[in-house]
Amino acid sequence: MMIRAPGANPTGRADRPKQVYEQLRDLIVHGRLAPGSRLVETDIAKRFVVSRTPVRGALQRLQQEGYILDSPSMRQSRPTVAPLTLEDARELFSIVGELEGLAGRAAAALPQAKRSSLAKELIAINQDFRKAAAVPRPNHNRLFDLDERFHRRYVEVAAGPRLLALHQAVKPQAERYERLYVSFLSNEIQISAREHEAIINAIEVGKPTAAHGAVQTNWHNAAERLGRVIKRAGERGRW
Amino acid sequence: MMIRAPGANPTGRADRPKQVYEQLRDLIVHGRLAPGSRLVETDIAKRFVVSRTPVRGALQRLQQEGYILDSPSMRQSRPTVAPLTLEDARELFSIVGELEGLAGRAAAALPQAKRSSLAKELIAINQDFRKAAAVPRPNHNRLFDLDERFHRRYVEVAAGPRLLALHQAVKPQAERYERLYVSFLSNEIQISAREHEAIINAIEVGKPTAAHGAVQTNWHNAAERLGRVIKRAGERGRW
DNA sequence: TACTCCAGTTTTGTATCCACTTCCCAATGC
DNA sequence: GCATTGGGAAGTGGATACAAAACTGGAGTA
Repeated sequence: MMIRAPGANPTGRADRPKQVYEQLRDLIVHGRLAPGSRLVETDIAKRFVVSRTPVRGALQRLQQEGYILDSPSMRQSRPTVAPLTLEDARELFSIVGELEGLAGRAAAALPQAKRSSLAKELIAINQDFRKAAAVPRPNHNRLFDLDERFHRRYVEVAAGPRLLALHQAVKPQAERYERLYVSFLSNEIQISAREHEAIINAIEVGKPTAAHGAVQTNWHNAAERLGRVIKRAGERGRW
Repeated sequence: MMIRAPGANPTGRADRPKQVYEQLRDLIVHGRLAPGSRLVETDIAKRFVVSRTPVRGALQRLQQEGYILDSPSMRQSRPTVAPLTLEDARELFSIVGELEGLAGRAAAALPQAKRSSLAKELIAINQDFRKAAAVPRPNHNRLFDLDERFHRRYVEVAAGPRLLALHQAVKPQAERYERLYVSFLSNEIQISAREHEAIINAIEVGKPTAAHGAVQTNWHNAAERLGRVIKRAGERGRW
């Protein structure tokens, strides 16, 4: 009897919209697709060697998540890469702070055993984070990655399916700003690490409200710090 | 000079995916498409007299927003209408509470003039709400509509584009539960109206934190009240 | 010179076709 | 009698063909 793996497509022909989506998203996040760029279905299709059908799906998703937008002014209703502005960053960070705050609150309301194992994990990540920031020329990718892992961890553990999905859709958009941020502010990372400790502590001792507040504070301050960078560097369409 | 309305399509040939999306969403929200129902592209296409292409777009959007989900056991990956559960309601309400809380906070941070005109509007809506609930056999649709308008108003005024978009995507899902709720709990509407007053007051006097808290309280309590209804009525796949 | 109008080209939106997967059911063999 | 398997049916995902709309540039005119 021949077994045809039921749903497991090792890498063969997984759903292409998702692949296109992920690659486009990475291009946007890493700035290789500059803000304001127009996205043309046929070009993308050619580039990824697929037809327009899966591209359309990917674009729709990107648009719904806010990476691209149908230009606001009356003219040119073609999809363009969303711009990077201070105002947008503020709003985005406050939303992420609120969503993760919700997860932080839930994490602090978990049974004691789970809380303490989670806290242990978070401490380990945060220490790596601290160490990575302490070396002479910090690796920005690594710093970003550790910060991201820190936040993701407690969300994964504590959030329900809806919050998780929302977080996964919204949070990566902050990456566009965070990458900018981390490359300019690696000296302020220590402050961020201290804020992380406040989060860990609130979770560990089981204070939901404090955890919520600590998460929000972290994101609020991040927005402030980022604001200084943007002011200094100017809001640029491309970097 | 002849002006050819640039993007404004009065009603002519609006995008069909959106129409299909809205109609399907209404069917789901009003329970005419029972939770668990399988949605078949070809059937829908026939029903709305369009081809499968726009239907596909609509389904994709519905799935992304959480109205439908791919059935878990690698069946034919056919999308089904999301079920209604108490746990889901709790999570959903807490998310909406958090998002609207953010908007409430922003509303309370507006300049005084805007705050007071907003407060005036909200008071008017809330009084209609109260009155509509006070009559012998309240009109459920009207009650729902007024509550919805109340919340939407301060979000529209105070939220930025991102928060607004998120709210519009998430909030309507609560409608599935709220319609159930309002038809069973019209006698508790007065309590809800009082909670609304706390929100209005916090916005009027400009206390962002209090506004945030008042909004969250309203949603938290709504989830509690809804929980009692569901417990009493049983979690039903269809109603 | 600036503005309008028009035609060509680009790009999106819709319909249809094809391939592949999954599902259901019935016939068959143990 | 029951499990297995094979074949058709149903359905989705991808590609392509076609139509409609929008942007482009340029030519003509006030």
